Amino acid sequence: MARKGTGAKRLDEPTLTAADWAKAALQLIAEAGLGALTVEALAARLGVTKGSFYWHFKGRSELLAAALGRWEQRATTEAIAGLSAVTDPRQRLYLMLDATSQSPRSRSLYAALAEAAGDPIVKRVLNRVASARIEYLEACYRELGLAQPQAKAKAVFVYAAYRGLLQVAHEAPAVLPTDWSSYAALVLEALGPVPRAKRRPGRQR
Amino acid sequence: MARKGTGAKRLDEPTLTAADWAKAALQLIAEAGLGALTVEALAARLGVTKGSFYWHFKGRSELLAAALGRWEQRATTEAIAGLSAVTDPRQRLYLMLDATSQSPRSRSLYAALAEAAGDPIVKRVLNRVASARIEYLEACYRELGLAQPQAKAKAVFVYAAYRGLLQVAHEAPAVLPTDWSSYAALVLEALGPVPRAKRRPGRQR
DNA sequence: TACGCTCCGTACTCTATAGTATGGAGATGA
DNA sequence: TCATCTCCATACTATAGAGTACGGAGCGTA
Repeated sequence: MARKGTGAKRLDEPTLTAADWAKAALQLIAEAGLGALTVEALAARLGVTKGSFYWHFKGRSELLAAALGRWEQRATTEAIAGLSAVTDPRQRLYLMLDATSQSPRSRSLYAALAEAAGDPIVKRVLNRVASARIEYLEACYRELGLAQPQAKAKAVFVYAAYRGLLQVAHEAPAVLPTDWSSYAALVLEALGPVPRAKRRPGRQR
Repeated sequence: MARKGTGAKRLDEPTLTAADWAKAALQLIAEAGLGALTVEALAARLGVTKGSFYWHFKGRSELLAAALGRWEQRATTEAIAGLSAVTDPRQRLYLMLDATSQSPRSRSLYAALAEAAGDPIVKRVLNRVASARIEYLEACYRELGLAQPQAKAKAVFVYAAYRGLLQVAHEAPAVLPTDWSSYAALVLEALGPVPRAKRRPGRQR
């Protein structure tokens, strides 16, 4: 209730933008799930009312599309760019798995969106994100000399293992507290870029 | 609209039971997701009205709990019993992964429930199911001589890979049509019960 | 045949939420 | 100063869905 009292407008905070609503929407989804994304709840969180919302957006769908557009950017382009700085594919994989281990105290956005995969808007975004990530993994394996079918199969496997761990951590965290380092070692051994033989000894970073 | 016309009762169909409602609920969830499980929709599907529902159940939550209880039975006890008939762990793993490949034309119940993991009732059931399955896998690996930490880590890995593939098949089926047999071979090689050395040559069924 | 029990239809209430209509306060430029 | 634009509050409507109240039709039983 920041500026509820029909007065004192623009004295404490600047006026909101559509981007502000989209950011807040992502935050709300991550914390409480897509089901909690209601116009009034979001407005209350921003200290305004619905009247503001419907000035910036035509409806809830438009807000969701805008918010997911922001997330998609972060989840694909930027994430892949960040990973590309790491040259060793093993190191990249370890980073992906490690990102899973440190469970964010607030529920992760990915998990929240996976729950809402029934929503057509969400489904399209998830499809694009998964495709981009798998294609990136496939390209990494091909760079290391694997043939196309093996590279693709391995990319799918890696992503499925990553995705599944994320899912298990979300829907049954109680079964996870195993020895994490030994788990990571196991995954690396199974999914390392070169399964057997001719691993170049040098340049292993 | 079987018996809508205020008459002709019990001429075409017997009266409904709570089990009938639970079965129909699972079917509806599998087809359209938990969000589609509304009392009126379910009643319409059974050819009756809400009046019938609230005679059998105190509310929607009670129905959901009953339906999930049925599913949990099928998903753990019966499924594990069916798998225990197969002696070779490799064969068992292949069966699990194969079950993923044949995508049911209708959306799978597991996928539908995973979407609704935010629901507290659903969450408890999913947790128990995942725990039971992972513990079963762990026991299998231990029977094959793996030590406890390795067996547990491998069990989690197997289940995560299985679960992730199921999830990817659901949220991004477009990226999957890779060579399935080579994929299965890759998974078996990575997750086979005995990674290196001393694999007993005989009794491989 | 009359009574009661089981199962269900009809018709309500209540709440949550999306969306609309309208005006008003502050800022801005002429 | 005044007109206008931007951003938002207030107050509505509309709809979906959960849950309730009550009656009624069949079926059994005495």
